[in-house]
Amino acid sequence: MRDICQQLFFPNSNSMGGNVEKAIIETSDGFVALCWTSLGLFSLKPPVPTLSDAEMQIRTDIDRLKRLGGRHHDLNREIINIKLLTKEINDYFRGKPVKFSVAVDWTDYTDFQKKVLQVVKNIPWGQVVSYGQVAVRVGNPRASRAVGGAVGSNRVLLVVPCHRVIARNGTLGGFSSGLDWKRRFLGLENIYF
DNA sequence: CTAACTAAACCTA
DNA sequence: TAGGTTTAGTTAG
Repeated sequence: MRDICQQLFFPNSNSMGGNVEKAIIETSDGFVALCWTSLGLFSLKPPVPTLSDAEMQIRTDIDRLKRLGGRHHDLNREIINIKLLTKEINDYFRGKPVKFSVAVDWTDYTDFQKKVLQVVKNIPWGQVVSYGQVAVRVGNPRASRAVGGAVGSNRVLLVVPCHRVIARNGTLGGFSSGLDWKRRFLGLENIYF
C-alpha cells in the first residue's frame, strides 16, 4: 500500500524569541496543523481541507503562545521528534493502534484540567471511558460535568484522546471539534456509534 | 451569573 | 418503572 500521508513542510516559524515551531501534515482526512515549544507539543488541530485552512487554524495558538511569552525557550533541546510524530499521525489515520510518544506542553491549563487531561492521555487506543469514570480517576467522583468542561479545553487532539471519553448511558457525549470527528476517530479505532 | 463534551440521587405518580 | 427535578464540579467570558 502506498503512503498517502506525508509531512508537507517543517518551517522554523517564529519571531518572538524563537520559541515556537509548527508543522502541517497531510493525511487522508486533510491537513493537520500542529505547533510545539521546548516543553512539548502545544497544539494539534483536527484535519481541514486545505493548507491555508491549516495555517489559519494554528495561528490562534501561535499567537497565544507568544502572549504567554517568556516561559518558552531553549528550542534546541529537540524535545519533539517531528519525523516520528508524523509517522504516528499517519499510522493513526490508517487505523493502526498508535500510542503517541510525544511530550505535551501543559502550559496554561488549570490544575484540574491538567489532571483530567493526563488521565485521558492514558486511555488506550480502542477503549472508551465515561466522563464519570474519569471524574473518579481524578479523585473527584461527582465532577463528571466538570470533566466535560476540562476535556473541552484539550488543545492536542489524538495525543490526548478526549474522543475516547463518552457518556455513561452509552451515548456519544459532546465534542468541541464537532461530533462527526468524534465518530470518525472512534471509527478508526473500531468503535461505532 | 451562565453555559458547557455529565450523571446520580431524589422525587412523583 | 418511567419520567421529571435537583445537585455536584470547574471555568471562561
